[in-house]
Amino acid sequence: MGLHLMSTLSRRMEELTSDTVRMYVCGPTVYDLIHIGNARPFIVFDALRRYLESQGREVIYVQNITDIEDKIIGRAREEGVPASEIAARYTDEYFQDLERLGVKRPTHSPKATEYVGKMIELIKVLIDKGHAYVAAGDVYFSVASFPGYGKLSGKVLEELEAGARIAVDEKKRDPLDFALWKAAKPGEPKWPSPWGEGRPGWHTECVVMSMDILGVPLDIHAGGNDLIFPHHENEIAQAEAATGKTFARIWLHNGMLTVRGEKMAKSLGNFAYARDVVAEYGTEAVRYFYLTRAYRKPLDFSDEALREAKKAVEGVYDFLWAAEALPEEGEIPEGFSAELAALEERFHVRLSEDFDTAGAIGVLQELVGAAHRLRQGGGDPIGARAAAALVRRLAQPLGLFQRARPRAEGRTEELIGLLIELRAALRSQKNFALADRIRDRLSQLGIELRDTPDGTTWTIRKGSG
RNA sequence: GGCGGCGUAGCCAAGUGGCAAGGCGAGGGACUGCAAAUCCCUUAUUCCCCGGUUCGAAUCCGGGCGCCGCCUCCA
Repeated sequence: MGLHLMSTLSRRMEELTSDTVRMYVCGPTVYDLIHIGNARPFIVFDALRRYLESQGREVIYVQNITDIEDKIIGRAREEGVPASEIAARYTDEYFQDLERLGVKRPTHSPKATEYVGKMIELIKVLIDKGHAYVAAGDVYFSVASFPGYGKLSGKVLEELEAGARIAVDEKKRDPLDFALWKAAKPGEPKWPSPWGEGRPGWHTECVVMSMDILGVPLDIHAGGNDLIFPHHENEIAQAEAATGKTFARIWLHNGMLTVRGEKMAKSLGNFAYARDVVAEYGTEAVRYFYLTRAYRKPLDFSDEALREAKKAVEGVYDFLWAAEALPEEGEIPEGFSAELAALEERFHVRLSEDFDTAGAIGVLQELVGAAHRLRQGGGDPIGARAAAALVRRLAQPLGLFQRARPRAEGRTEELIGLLIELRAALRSQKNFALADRIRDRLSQLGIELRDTPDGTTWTIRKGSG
């Protein structure tokens, strides 16, 4: 099935046709742990990547690590350690957080500091072509030299300048010009260059790394919608001014995570670290929370919303684990097979239209409901098992519903079985006081018993996984 | 001020021209020694407001109102 995505650049749906998808997602600046809002693009574009792979496409997924930047230098100063130490520490923490979030490692995670030489090459080209100029050790991109400037963000140069809140910098010819190379101030990390010692500007690294690893045009360039201007606008200007070719075909931008309607941001202090949220609610609740809202829309973070997501996830597991414990008996009614096929089709249709994960997850929930009704109507166990298998298969690219039922270790299972057996005997003798005591004590140990018409089953308490 | 987005049930949320998905919550019921869990059913005559186009609009067009993001580092 085809896939259409809403591109910020064209402001319309674009079909993604390539079998090999070259995809670039803006990564973190490693000066601190990522907050839960930062995790949104990582999760949704990871899901997109996996969905593309599930369609049999090859995805080359590149995500940069900005390991030289003002905030890193600032933090290093505060702690009195080299900037490289701060960057190394938070790069490591970032990879750990990706794992906690259930995000697959990018195919490539290039670091800015490893591309300084290639950035200098790009800057040289821009100077040669008249798109950049040197000013007292700095190099600036001349916005006026690139006619397409503003095409991504829909901004018009004159209006930007009229309302410019940008601090006037004497070195710039135009207040909108942005730094490609910054001269080093005393004590700052620095690299040699034809314009003196310094370091590259932030907007340059993504261009150089993406073009170096993926070539142009990229199939997909993605990131938060707060990067549309100026970051991505500036990337387009540099890349297209240098190469004369289209930089990226499809631009995807996720909406911001908000708290009581306001953007979550370190500077506002209204943030929670991603790892803390995962520790409290679990990886899947976090993924479910994100994937049940269209990636382009703003999404409000709250404990209530996360709790709700967690309950919804547990509900699906209740179904999966119960269905998978059923015997493989009977036949799937023809009508039910057709229903499953129709639901599968609807699931894919939802994803094919701008990767509507929320709609697709709604279909998964319908699948669960259909299986329940089948059982209720006296359908064979195999039907529910088929539905469960389908849920697992479809949810796999979303990174949801892949966990096996938690099992106790070693002899524990047999011992629990023994207690259940004893309790059943007590119940048949109407010794409910003792039977209830077994149930209560096991519950205290995190083992929940459920008396069903088919006998007693048990589970390790939810939420412990 | 410019550019962009959002407004659907108590809450969250999908749907973008043909009878309003789904989740959470709530109410009723089944099951049960009790409990918990689970399951079933119910829960928007209507999609912020006002006009228009259409046989038909939550969906398209025009005009309002409200909220948010970007325009400075930001996922």
